[in-house]
Amino acid sequence: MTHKRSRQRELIKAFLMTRRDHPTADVVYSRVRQEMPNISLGTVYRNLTLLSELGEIQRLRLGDGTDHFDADTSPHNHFICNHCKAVIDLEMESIDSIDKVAAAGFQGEIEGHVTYFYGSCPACAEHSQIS
Amino acid sequence: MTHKRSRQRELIKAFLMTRRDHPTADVVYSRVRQEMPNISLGTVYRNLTLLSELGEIQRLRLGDGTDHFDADTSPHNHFICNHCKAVIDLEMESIDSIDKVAAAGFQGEIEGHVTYFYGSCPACAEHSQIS
DNA sequence: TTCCTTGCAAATCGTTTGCATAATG
DNA sequence: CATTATGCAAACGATTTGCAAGGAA
Repeated sequence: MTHKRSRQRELIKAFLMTRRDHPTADVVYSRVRQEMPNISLGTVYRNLTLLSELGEIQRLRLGDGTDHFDADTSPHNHFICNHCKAVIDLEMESIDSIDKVAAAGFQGEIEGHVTYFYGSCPACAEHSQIS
Repeated sequence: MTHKRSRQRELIKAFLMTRRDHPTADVVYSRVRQEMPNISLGTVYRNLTLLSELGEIQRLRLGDGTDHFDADTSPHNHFICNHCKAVIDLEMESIDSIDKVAAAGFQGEIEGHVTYFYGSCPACAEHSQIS
């Protein structure tokens, strides 16, 4: 389980840390490729998987078919725009208490939850204004 | 967008209504195939997609790589066992109020959310007892 | 007859993996 | 030197789709 550093892994993480929009592996690939043209998609996937296993980044399975990655590993919730599909960080009060609500009357053990909010992002909500 | 009835679609929905365990397309396929050996996987997928678009069934994207289907379209939450991967319906109080929590301070519009709870199901929790 | 639906197979898409080579400690 | 990481391409699993033939209205 020991690992050696590699320039590609460092580039991938560095790039991810500059982004707030939770890019997909493909986006990471095409961008990192600008600095290192020979990097392969497989390497990008391997490192994204490794980094998320190490807890250095977060893998988001939004259910839209492609995984998204987030270098912000602090606990926070996400919002997905129904129109433009943008993934946005939400700054909100903790809702971890829903675990207790779920646990009430349940025979097993609730250890956690995953929640995604949907709707119109600021930009798309603005455009659909009929004011 | 008008549609005609078909024996295969009816079989698929009927089967789904007998299940509480949120089967995958593959499970639906192998089971329905017992009654109609010539049915194809493509037809199963087409109908599952159509039925969920019509709102007659629910498609669950649990993020485990395969979609699950649920004939129970009433609002309810799901639990996924970290050990045996079973998908279980939760009977719990509504947590829809988390939408308001998310909306506070958010410039866009929150229209809804999707939540999945994780942990140990009753059976797996039992087995790991060290009592 | 019209046109929706099927079965079949090929095609997609995102992601993973085997292998020989290159880079790291 | 012992190993881990890489590039490349092939392999994968789930789902979709094109097409000619079958079935419902």
